[in-house]
Amino acid sequence: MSKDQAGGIPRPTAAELGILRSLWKLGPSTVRQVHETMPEADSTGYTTVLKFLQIMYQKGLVKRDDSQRAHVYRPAVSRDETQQQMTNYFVDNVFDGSKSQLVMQALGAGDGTTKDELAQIKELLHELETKNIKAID
Amino acid sequence: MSKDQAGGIPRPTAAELGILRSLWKLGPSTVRQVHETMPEADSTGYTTVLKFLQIMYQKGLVKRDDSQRAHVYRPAVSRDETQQQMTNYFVDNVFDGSKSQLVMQALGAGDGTTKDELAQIKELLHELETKNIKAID
DNA sequence: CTTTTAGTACGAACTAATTCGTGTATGGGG
DNA sequence: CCCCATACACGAATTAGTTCGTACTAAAAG
Repeated sequence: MSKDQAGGIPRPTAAELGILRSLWKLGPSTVRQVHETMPEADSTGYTTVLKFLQIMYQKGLVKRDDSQRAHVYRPAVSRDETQQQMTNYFVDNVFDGSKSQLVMQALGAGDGTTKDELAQIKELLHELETKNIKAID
Repeated sequence: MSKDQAGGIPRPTAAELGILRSLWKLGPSTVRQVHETMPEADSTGYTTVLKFLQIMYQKGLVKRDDSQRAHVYRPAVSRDETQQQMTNYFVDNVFDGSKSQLVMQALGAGDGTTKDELAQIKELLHELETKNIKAID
C-alpha cells in the first residue's frame, strides 16, 4: 500500500495535519504559539508539538526561521494544495477514484449545506459545464 | 486525537478498507477468493488477508459463516454507511467540517467529471435546494 | 491408512506514528 | 556572576497497523 508520491512532499499524517491547520490559521508561529492555540492544547505536551514541527521540517512540510532563539515555523505547503492532494488520495481509496460519487455522498448526507453554499456550488457547476463542452463532450 | 466513535463500529484502517472493497464487490467470499481478486494479490500473502479478516471479524467489520471448512466472510457494514462515515471524518479533519468546501475542491480540480455526472449532481442539487427552503433558509 | 493439500489460528516480527522525558543551551533579572 | 524561565534536540518508550511464519486440523486423493 503506497504511502507518498513520486518526488513530491509526503501526505501529512493525522497529527501533522492538525499542526498544519494551526499554522494555516495563525501564519508563522513559534512552537509555543502553535501549542497554545491547538484545540487539544491541554492533552498534548509542548515537546510533542516541538517534535512534530522538527519532523515536519525534515520532511519539508514546514519551513522555519531559526535566526531567533524561538524558531518561527510556517507551512511549506499551501492549504489548497494539501486539501487537493488528500482529497485525491481519499477519493481513490474510498470512492474508487470517482470524484462525483464523493460529491454526491457529501451533498446527499443530511444537513450541513446552507443556501449560500448551494448557490456557490451551483455556480461552479455551471462554469464547469460550459468548460467541459469543449474539454470532454 | 480520537480514533473511533461512541459505541459504533470503528473506521476501517487502510488495509481493512481494501478488503472491504473486495467484499463489497464480490459479495460473501472465502479468504481465498478475497485474496485472489485483490489488486495487490501477488504482493500480499494469503495469511495476511486471513489475519485481517480475523481482526475485522473481531472488530465487527465483517460477519462470517464458519459452518463450512472454508469460512465465508461478508461485510457487516454497508459501502454507503462506511463512505458516509469516512467522508464525515475526512471533512472534519481536512476541511474543518465544511462539506461544501470539500465539494468545491473536488469539483474544481481539473478533470474527472463527465457531462453525465455533472447532470446527476445538478439534479441532486436542485432537489436539495427545494428541500432546504423548508429545512434551513 | 497414509499422504498431500487447503484451510484456520495465532504469536511475533517489523514498520509507522505518536508521545514524552531528559539533557543542554541561552538570555534576562536579581 | 548566578539562577531561573524558556527554548531546542534527541533518544526512546508506547501504541497502532501491517505482514508473515509456523503449528495445527481436516478433508480429499492415492
